[in-house]
Amino acid sequence: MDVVLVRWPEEDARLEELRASGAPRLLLLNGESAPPESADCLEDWIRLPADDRDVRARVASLAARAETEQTAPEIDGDGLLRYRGRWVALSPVEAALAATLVDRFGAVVGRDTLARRAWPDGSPTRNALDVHMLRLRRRIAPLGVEVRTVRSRGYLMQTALPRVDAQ
Amino acid sequence: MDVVLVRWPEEDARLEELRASGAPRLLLLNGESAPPESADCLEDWIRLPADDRDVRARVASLAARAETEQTAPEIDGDGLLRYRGRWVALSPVEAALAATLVDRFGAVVGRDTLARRAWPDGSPTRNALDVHMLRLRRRIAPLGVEVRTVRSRGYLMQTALPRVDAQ
DNA sequence: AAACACCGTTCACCGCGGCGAAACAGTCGC
DNA sequence: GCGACTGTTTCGCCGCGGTGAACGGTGTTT
Repeated sequence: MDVVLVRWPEEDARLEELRASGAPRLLLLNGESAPPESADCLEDWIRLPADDRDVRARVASLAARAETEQTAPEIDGDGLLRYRGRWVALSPVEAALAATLVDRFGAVVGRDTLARRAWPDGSPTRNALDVHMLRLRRRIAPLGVEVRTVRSRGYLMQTALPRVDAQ
Repeated sequence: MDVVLVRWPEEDARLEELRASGAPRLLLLNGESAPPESADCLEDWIRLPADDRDVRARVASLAARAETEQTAPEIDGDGLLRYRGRWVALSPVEAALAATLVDRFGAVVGRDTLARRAWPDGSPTRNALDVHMLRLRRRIAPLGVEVRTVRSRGYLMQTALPRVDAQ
């Protein structure tokens, strides 16, 4: 993922968005501004004027951290979905669905595949899958993970990104 | 945890030790040295000469990160649960339960496991565990440690964090 | 264009069971 | 005897899984 450069404190509003979306970001401090306080590993800052090498080094470091942290979520054996140091507990059915989606993180998984994994002995109603998807979506939203629908194809799990139109 | 200041590249050997031990560290770059490459969230660097505020800001940030790291509490032979310099006394049953949870800090421990450890000769009522959990929770809360329930799976001990889900 | 079938979202509801919490009682140690 | 520790009962909330239904968007058929 690309590292975003933010002038600070000028672009404070933009910084808030970036923090919320979890994008790695480098703050370019203007003049005498006090450095920001943040324990977020995906945020760094440097005071201008700065050596170009130093900026590149910090960008590279942030990118490397983002690389290791922004991979797929994990489901442990106890039905916990973990992502970026946080977790939520999933119910058994939700865990089965989430596990299937995590296995193919970023790719579409068909409804039949999901249904077979969640209900090996035949699924209940057609609607059951939808309802459980709804519940799963709501549960994992706070982690910054989302499930998108691909009409007539299935569902796809990805990291929640700021809305992009034309999808 | 204290942040260690390291002159770099002079104290290279010392840096290796610190990296291995996982201590948070701030590298003080001398003159024209190239910045080090590291994706470690507990390592940062600053080029000298630097503003004192900037050094303090980076130290504070590293300390905050180290603080948020999930370090397990310890339980000594006398039933004292120690965490970040503070402690509370636990009753024998609570100590047994806490020890089990501390062993697998951050992971789910099943009710049966807990019960076997607390009552090797067969547990009393099913409910006894719940009650002791309740008491344990209240006792360790002041330390910033919490026990979360994972429904139908067990309990999980972790550092008290801002809640992320709504169970 | 209107009618239609299909697909997906969301809500309300039910039965079940796990768990929380208070209140009470028995036991032990100082 | 007092307080801490432990165990039991009881009550009730709420999470979970499943179902039906209302609603809306989309593509197809007539």
